[in-house]
Formats: sequence, structure tokens, C-alpha cells
Amino acid sequence: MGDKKEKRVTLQDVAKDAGVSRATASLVVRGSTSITEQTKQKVLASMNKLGYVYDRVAASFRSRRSSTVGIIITDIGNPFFSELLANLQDRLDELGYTTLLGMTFESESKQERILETMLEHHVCGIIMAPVAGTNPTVFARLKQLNVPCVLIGREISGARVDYIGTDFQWGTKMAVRHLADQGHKHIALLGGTPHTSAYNERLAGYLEGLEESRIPTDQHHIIPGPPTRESGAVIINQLIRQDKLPTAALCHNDIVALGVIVGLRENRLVAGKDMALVGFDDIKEAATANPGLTTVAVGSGQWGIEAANLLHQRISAETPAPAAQETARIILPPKLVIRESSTHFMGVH
Amino acid sequence: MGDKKEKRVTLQDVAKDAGVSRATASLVVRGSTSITEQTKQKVLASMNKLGYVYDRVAASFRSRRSSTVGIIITDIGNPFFSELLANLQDRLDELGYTTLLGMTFESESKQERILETMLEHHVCGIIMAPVAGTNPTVFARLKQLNVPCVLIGREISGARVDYIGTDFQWGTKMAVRHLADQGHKHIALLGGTPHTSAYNERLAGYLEGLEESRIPTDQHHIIPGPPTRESGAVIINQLIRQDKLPTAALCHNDIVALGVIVGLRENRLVAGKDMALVGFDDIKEAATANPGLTTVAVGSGQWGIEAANLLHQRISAETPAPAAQETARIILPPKLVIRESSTHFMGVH
DNA sequence: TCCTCTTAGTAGATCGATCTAATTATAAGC
DNA sequence: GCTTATAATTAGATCGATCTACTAAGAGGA
Repeated sequence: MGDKKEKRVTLQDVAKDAGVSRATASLVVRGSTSITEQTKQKVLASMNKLGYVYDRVAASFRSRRSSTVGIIITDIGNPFFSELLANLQDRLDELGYTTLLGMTFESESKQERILETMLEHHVCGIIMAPVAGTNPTVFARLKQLNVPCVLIGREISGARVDYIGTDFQWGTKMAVRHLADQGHKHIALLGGTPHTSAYNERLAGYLEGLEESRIPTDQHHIIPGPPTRESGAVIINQLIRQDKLPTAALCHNDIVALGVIVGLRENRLVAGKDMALVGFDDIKEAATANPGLTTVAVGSGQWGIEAANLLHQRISAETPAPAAQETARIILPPKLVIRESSTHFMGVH
Repeated sequence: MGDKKEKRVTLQDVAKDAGVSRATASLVVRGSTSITEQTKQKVLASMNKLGYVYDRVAASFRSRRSSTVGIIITDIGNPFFSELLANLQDRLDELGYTTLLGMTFESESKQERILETMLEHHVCGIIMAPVAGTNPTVFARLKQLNVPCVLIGREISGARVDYIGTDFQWGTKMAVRHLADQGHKHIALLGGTPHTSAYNERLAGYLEGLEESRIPTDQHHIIPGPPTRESGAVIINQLIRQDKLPTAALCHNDIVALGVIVGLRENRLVAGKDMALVGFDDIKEAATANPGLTTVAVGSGQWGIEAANLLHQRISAETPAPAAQETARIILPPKLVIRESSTHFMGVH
């Protein structure tokens, strides 16, 4: 009958019911140690009785702190990111953070809008896979506002920010040498967004690997492209039309490689047999694809956990001298996982 | 030198600089129409000059409103959910919402904790794929707190909440009939979490399809299991050990089907040839798998968009009489997508 | 007994926007 | 010119928890 005003239950109400002050009730919700077990129970009982819901908005408004973390990724359509995100989110959850999610779809303007909104929400930290060509000034801004930030997978030159990634160069070199060991002389580098650290490192590793194997580089076999399945298929069709098909290819990542498999199939060619293939990331699908995809495993799940831990450390730190703080650079070692796509070649080298 | 206090720039500061009142400045940030272009420009200029950052926390604290929406999914490891999430998030972004993300990994206690935290954050709405066996009282609670909620893919009996899904029963029936049309008499139903609406509907469609095709049901060919790749492989190995392999199988979803393909391969059997296979969802991988996976497309992307639109509508509505409100039930039609996995059977029926 | 030290609890100000209700400028009608 | 209606702007209260600084009550030591 009397649901007139429907006022929210506040700490004030709880305190009154429990016969303590608002401040004491506040200390109870925050788990302060300087509260007797007895009063604590009294307050908890009242909270229960009245159906109290903690108001994080009010709390973080007053305290100028929050327990929310922003995660910004380019596109969850790539399973690499879903696997990363699952672990990241899970770990952040364990650490007591709530996550705000943003997806940029590789658009810098979208990224800036998302960042701005997250700042408006007072996130206490940000974990992001930056879009290609991100303006490093945004990181200066974050530093100025004292919001720690961890980059994953892509470094931005000029940004003094924590970074988690793998040794793309070494991983790529391993892959090239593996293909060279199989006798390949025509090894392409397919896909990838130029002007990103992740691409440049791969390119360097690719060139280095070729050189060490004394294979001349062929500019026609270095074909960048968006990191998508479609892109892989498109590139293969293009190579076939130009009659420039290499005997082996190193793909920017696994989904590009999976696209390449499809592109080959469209042309009645069989990945692995007609062309050796190596991917990058080791997403789940790589193991179950047909043929099984040889790939450079980077441990995406581990990245997520490390990123969460590192950010937590930054947030928890007192940061008395934010300027003097060293940035961390966590490089997880890549590992070549050999499957059928690179070991069943039946063509002519 | 003088970065002593580092006070945040507030609307007050902006107002003073622009020579207007705090209230006016507030109206400007909110894009009120009853502000002259002239004063608006003055205020915007001051905001720019002082580097003002809108404080959404303070705003939503005062207004008891927020522009954040909670998304709760079970596991982003399933590409079905990543595709859904990408579209959902994108649409919500367009509508001006920020998303809080939670992952339950099918744990009800986790789900309850996540929900609670989101309520503490004053989300203005929730979109969720509920875990199996979700207690309907949580929805009553949401209704009481006046937080609209849209369920996706799973209905909870007893919960009067909006729902978006597909006609699982019809989709499954179509798939069974397709297999029956190919001459199959032993069609299994593999994977899926019992006691969920999504499973029950499929089961009903499966039984109905068999009946219409005058195929007797075989309890040994109804094998539930978690909706994961691993599960698909495990089930197949189990069937082979028991020498109960059907000639065709309808899988709970695509990743189970992909797991089945792997399980078959482990036993030197070829999906499509030795056993016909139909999945559910039509994730991207279904098209590029080998063999291409016949599946029931449900338009996951569309679900996301519809869910966002519906929630937006609920949030925007005045909801003068929340109790009288009808719940929406949006059922997007499923579509059978036929690929090689169900059309190249070479065994004995 | 008196003083100090620690522990448990509290009063009152405060964070920064938005709300309500009122005020002042501007236009419109006669 | 004067009233009335409408548009533009504003003062001051307010949301609910946390913070700062303070008090009260015991504990322990000399």
C-alpha cells in the first residue's frame, strides 16, 4: 500500500537503526579493523534488515577514488582478444575491480571518445590495446590525471607507459627459420597493420630470419592487410591471380592464417600440402583447424593476468613521485607450436 | 613549480571564468535548448581553456541516473558471445551508454556478485545471458529497484523480464528434418546444458523432428554436456568407445560441433563423410571450418542490436506504472545454412 | 592519583554536479 | 505604455558516503 516515496535506504538509515553514527556504519562497510565485532554485527544486521544497497557512486564521488578499470580493445571478433579479455576480466574481478569495456574497431576517434568517457567515469586505471597511430599525447594526459595505463600487444613510441607483450621479432624469426628448415625458399609475410610496433617487430624478425637462412627477400611477398579472416583470403586470391604464390607463408596472426586456408581452398589448393603456413597467437581454433595450424604461441591468457596484476600494482602504489616512476615492460616469451600446416608440404620448393 | 594542490577543474570554475552561473554551465554540458548560442559558446570556450573534465560520477550521484549499462555473459570464449558482444557494445555506444562487463563462467554465485556490484554502480539497465538455474527472485529485485533487464538466449521461468532469442525448437526441428531428408535414421543430439530453456527447446524440436520423420528416439543418442569444444570431442570419444556412433548428429552449438569434428579426426574419421553434422549459431568459424559446418544461423549480431535497442527503449520510457508493463519477447527466426558437413555422407545409413 | 597512549566511535564539513523554484530579460498582445 | 506570456538564467539546497579532526573510554605505567 505505502510505496509512496520509495526512498533508497542509506547508511544514515542503517546507522540510526543500529544505534550508531553514520561514520561508524561507513567504517563497517569498508571493513575497518577498528570496529568491535559486536557493533559490526549490529550494523550488518540492520543492513540486512533494511535491504541496504551500498552506493558506490556516492562513495567514489566523495573519496575521489573508484574500483573501476577501463579495458579498451580493438575488436573482440579476434579470438585472441576474447581469450585475453576472459582472463583479464577474471583476474580483475578477483582483485575486486569492475570493468568498463570499450571497443575501438581500430578507429582513433572512437578510442579518444572512449578514453574520455572512461576518465569522466573516474576509472582508476586503464588497460588497452591501442589503435595504430595512437597519438602519444593521450598518455601524457593520463599521466597528468594520474590514471595508470597498461598497453597490451602494441607499443606506442613516445609514450612512457607500462607495456605487456611478447617478443614478436624473435617469434617471427623462429617461424621463418622453421619454414626455411623445411626447405622453403619463398616465404611470404602476410597481413598486419603497418606502422604498429607489433608489425614492425614482426617485419624485422622476418627479414632477419630470411637473412640468416640466406634467402633473398622479395618485396612482392610482403603484403600487409587488416588482421582479419577476410583479409587472409583476399591476399591469397590476389597472389594467385598474380601467379606469385609462395611455397610458404608466415601470417600476421592466426585468423589471417585461417583466412588463408579458406582462400587456398577456394582455389582448390590445400593448406599445408600446397603451401606451408604459420600463424601467430595460438588461438584455440589453431589446434582444431584442418590442417592443424603451426603457430607462434604467445600465451594470451597470461597477458591478461599479467596486465591485471601490473595495473593493480600501479593503482595500489602510493605513487608519491609519479614522474620518477619507471615504466615496466613485460615481455612473455613466444613459443613455436608445430602442427600439420607447416610440415606436410608436397609441392616443389 | 606550482603543481601543489592540483585541484580538479569543476563546473564552478568554468562558470566563473565564463561569467555565468554554475547552473547555466551545467545546462550547457547537458545540451539544453534553452541556452543562447552566445552563452553556450562562452561556456564551451572556458571549458576548453581550463581543461575541464566532466564528472560523470558527481552528475550521476546527484541525478540518481547514470548512462552505464551492465552486460553479463557466461563466457566470452564462445565466439557466439564475442560476436554478440561486439554488436551489442557497438550499438550501446551509439546510444550513448557506457558498458560495465561481467563474466559468470556459469557460476550462479558469481552472477549474483556481479549483479550486486552493478546495482551498487547504479547501472541504468542490464543485459544478460543468465546462468543455468538462475533464481528468478533476482529479477524481482531488479524490478523493485526499477532497473530494466533484457535476457538473451535463455529464458528463466518465473521471471517477468524482456527476452531476446530465437526459436530454438523450430531451428532444431529444421536441422533434424534436413538430416532425415538425407536418409539418416540415427541422429544424435550432442551437448547442451539441461534445465535451461535453450536446451529444453532444442530437445523438444529434436523429438518433434524425429517423430515427424518417423524415426524412433534412442536415449543413448541424447547426450548433454557443457557447450565447449572439449565437450564435443569427449562425447564423440565416448560414443566410439561404446560403439554407439550415430550416422548424424545435431550439436548444441557450433563449438560443440567443431569439437566433434576434432574428436572424429582423432579417431581417423572424417566429419561429413563418416558422420553428418549440424551445429547451431553460425559463428564465423562455421563457414571456414573444414568441412564447412552446416548450422542453424540465429543472427547473433542482430540479437545484440535488438537487445541494445530494447533496453534503451525501456530506460527511456517513463515507466509510470512499472507493474503493468508488458514484457517483450523478441524471437528472431532461425535459418538453416547448409554446408558440406551434412551433405557429403558416404557411410551406410 | 595522575598522566599518557591506544582504541572505538562520532560530529560536521565536504566532494561537484543537478534539481527546484524563483528571478530577470525578451517578446507579444492590446 | 502596460500587462502577460515565454525564454533565459540563477541562488541555494541537495544527493549519500567519506574525510578530518575530535572526544570518550579504557589500559597501562610511574
